[in-house]
Amino acid sequence: MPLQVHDTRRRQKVDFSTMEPSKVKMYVCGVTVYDLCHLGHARCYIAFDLIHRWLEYSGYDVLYVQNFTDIDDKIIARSNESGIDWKNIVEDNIEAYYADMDMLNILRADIYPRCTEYVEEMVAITESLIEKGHAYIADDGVWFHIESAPEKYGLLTGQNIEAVRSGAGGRVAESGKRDHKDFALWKAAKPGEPTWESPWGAGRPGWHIECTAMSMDHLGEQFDIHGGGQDLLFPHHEAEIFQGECYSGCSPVVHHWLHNGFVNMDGEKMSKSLGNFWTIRDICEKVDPLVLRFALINAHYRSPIDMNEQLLHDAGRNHGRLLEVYKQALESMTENPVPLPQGDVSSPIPVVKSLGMLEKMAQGFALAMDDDFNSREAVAKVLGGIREIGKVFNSEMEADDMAAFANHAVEWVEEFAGSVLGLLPQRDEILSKKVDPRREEIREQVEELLLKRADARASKDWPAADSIRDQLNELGVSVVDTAEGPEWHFM
RNA sequence: GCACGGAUGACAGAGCGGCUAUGUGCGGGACUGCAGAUCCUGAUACCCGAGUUCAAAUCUCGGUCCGUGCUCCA
Repeated sequence: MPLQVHDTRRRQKVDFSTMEPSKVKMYVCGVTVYDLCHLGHARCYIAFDLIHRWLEYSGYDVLYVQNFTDIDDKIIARSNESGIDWKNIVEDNIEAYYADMDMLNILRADIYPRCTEYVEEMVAITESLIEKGHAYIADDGVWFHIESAPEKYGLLTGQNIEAVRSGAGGRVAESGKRDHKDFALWKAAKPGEPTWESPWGAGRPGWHIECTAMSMDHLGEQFDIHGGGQDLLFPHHEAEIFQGECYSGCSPVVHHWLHNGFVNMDGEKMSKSLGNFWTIRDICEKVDPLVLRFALINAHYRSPIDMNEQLLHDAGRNHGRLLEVYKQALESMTENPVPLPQGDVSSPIPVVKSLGMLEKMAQGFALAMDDDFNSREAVAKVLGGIREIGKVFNSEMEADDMAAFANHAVEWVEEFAGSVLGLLPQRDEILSKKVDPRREEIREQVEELLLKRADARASKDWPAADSIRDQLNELGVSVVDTAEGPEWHFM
């Protein structure tokens, strides 16, 4: 089964093909660096990280370009409000961006172009568009003229130009554009703004031309994947189609348009005015970043996702179970594993059956990911595999076989949950159970209480045992009795 | 108004012509002094109407309801 992806332009799943065999050229619209990243950004870049990882896993050599928009109205506004130089705002937020993405275990793109470094290219494209009659010069800049290529209108959103045309009248506000549908390629300088030189005087580029210039510079006039959030469909990506196709003469410039869905909060659209606006940092103070990642890939990338307590709770549990089994496997590994039998789901021997189940889950995982990156289904397969592995660990087995199985389990988990889904921390992080200073602080006290509780339990003095547990709870510690004795951790 | 996408069990959310999705929650059982964790196991479903088919949650047509976009936004 070949990889299928949903192409927004064709509005259906299509067989994925690349221009060059086994090479993928992918561009994803990056952030405007005027502030910290929020949950919506996390979702978008995790979605494309997963796509990136799966393509690499499938044997493609991926050239991944993701830009920074480092000049625009909001950055200028932020600078004016705060008195901080816009360049500092940009640098700070780019640094924060990398930190946040690293925290979420998002692999780096190959190139992070910043649009201010491509002004020359943007000017060249704009000049060419003017020559070709697709753009015109006005007092306040250069505008792309939509009516010069009406057949390209609504290619992504399906909006009909006739309808817009009829209702449009002559409303063009106080700008130099001839038609309200036209969009800016170049904005003439306004007082107090950073500017660049151009044949049309000082000014700065329009938003849409940036992505066209940067994607073409790095990926050529045609490339395989262009991604971004669904909110970029209109007008940004449609503008890119106008610019790119009219400039290059290629149609399509982008072979596959991929768009991720929104993040809602408790059923409502996330927005600053509703006060339900979360930055990645806010939420990672409450939950482990990998749990957030789990929650966000536990939905198909095109579906809207509703962020709420239960989603995070579910994610936390499942992620915890994954790590627990992974840890158990790591601890049981051996240097010299004995050979394991061939897996077979119909075998009556548990370990043989489980090995077969793992193979089956792996196949299901691949099918799911090949089906337009269905990470939800893929996660279900990983959880299924985890359950099989857990079963084997709980069964009676020869020590050698168990150790060899553990090696196999580690490999399986690292392959799917680790390298593809990006849900695992480093091995040593799991094994060395990071020494928590808080834990060390109260360790003696807790252990003393646990000893007392053990005595109470031995003499079946349940009220005393429970009152000690209450005391521990007051310290913020919860106790769980296991086969190996009581364990404690912070609540 | 125009455009796009949805409606699946208590909840979240896959499947998209025949085969247990999955997870949380809930019921029963094992293990536990209790609780928790873990394991086994059970119940509950495909918006409405018509059609196509041996067979439809899955395809077609018609309804109803919901979300999103048409202004900066991942």
